[in-house]
Amino acid sequence: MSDHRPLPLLGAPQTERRDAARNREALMCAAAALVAEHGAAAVTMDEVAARAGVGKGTVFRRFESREGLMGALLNQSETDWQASVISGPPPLGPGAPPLDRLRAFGRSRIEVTLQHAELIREAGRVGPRSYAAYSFTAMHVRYLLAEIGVTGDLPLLATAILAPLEVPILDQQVRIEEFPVDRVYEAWTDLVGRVVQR
Amino acid sequence: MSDHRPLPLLGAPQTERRDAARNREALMCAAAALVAEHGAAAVTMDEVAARAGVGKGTVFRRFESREGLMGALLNQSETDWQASVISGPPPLGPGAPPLDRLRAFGRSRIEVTLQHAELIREAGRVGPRSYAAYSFTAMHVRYLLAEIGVTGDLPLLATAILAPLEVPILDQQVRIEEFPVDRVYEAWTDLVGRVVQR
DNA sequence: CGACTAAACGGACTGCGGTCCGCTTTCATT
DNA sequence: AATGAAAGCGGACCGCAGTCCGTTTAGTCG
Repeated sequence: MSDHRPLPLLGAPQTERRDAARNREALMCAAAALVAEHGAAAVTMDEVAARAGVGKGTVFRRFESREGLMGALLNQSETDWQASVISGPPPLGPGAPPLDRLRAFGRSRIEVTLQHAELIREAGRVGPRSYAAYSFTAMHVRYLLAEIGVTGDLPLLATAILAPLEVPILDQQVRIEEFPVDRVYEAWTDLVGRVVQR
Repeated sequence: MSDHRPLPLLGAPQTERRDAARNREALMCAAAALVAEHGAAAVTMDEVAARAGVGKGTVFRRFESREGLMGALLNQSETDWQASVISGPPPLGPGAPPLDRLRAFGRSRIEVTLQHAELIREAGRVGPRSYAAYSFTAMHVRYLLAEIGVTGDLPLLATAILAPLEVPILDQQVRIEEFPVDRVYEAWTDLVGRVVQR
């Protein structure tokens, strides 16, 4: 009756077998290298598997899908960025007045999104990753709006402020219509100003 | 030296051969039926071809790609909608004050987007179709903002107002977070109010 | 009406994402 | 060190989007 499963302990990261960890590492490296060489869109799962020296099935067990793999790649930089928002130097990090932080957030987000645009597109709307990223930015903006003293439907207002920073829209404006990034940022700042009523 | 090409005449729709026209028709019907039956995501190009009684190559010659086919399907309803914006009854059509028209536009766009969400997603960012749709709405909103007397970077302001009406965002809010459509619409109206400073 | 050509056709073929299942490795236990 | 079983592995296999090219057909001109 009494089963002796190790009782996961929550802090211990779910003990991954040694070979599994090694392969995950190798796969991430191989994928990153291939993305750097040929662009994310041109990377195939077979290539990644071959380059990492593992079978194709292994890639899919580790990362679920092509989108999952791209998402994992993306997460590396995304996590760093989140850290600099949470605890980096102001005005992006804490310490500056909330409206300044919000402006810095927008600027930084535009740059980071454009820089990883291809990867983000390839990662698609893969469940957990994208949702985590979404909910982090949404929460942060909501918090800043509250700090500023904005009243109204904050969750939806935050979404409205974030929407023009999504890849398809930024791509359209910057890469297709060739608006300068500075102008896009100015316009976003203007939008924020109107929303917070200043 | 003098070649007697018929000089396309621009009004005559590029004379499509009779059989080609017949097949295009059959393919659109077949595709629409399959979408209605199994949902857009589940429709395969082979099925469409078989149902229309033509070869697969024909489907791709007519519609370029899967996304192109979905885009063509979408265009049918999109065109009707555009007509009702341009020349339908107020407040969506002309005749009402511009701010009322803008509000009606938002409401209508939310509904139409949610209704065709699957098709829109399947149609992806297929060049001409999506771009045409995008530029129609952008132009219309820009026009209404100007009528209202809004000052600022109108092209980008228009984009900012349209961004929260895109499928991924609406989907997230309505289908995942389960906000009622009315609340989403209220929040969008509030956003518009802040942008036009009222 | 017959001949000619450009357009259209169709289905075999390719490449990729994703699955499946029999075999191998790790590691806890004794 | 031996052993047992769960976790991991790999590559053959499948379905689908998209291409290619030899064959057929619509429309035109003498």
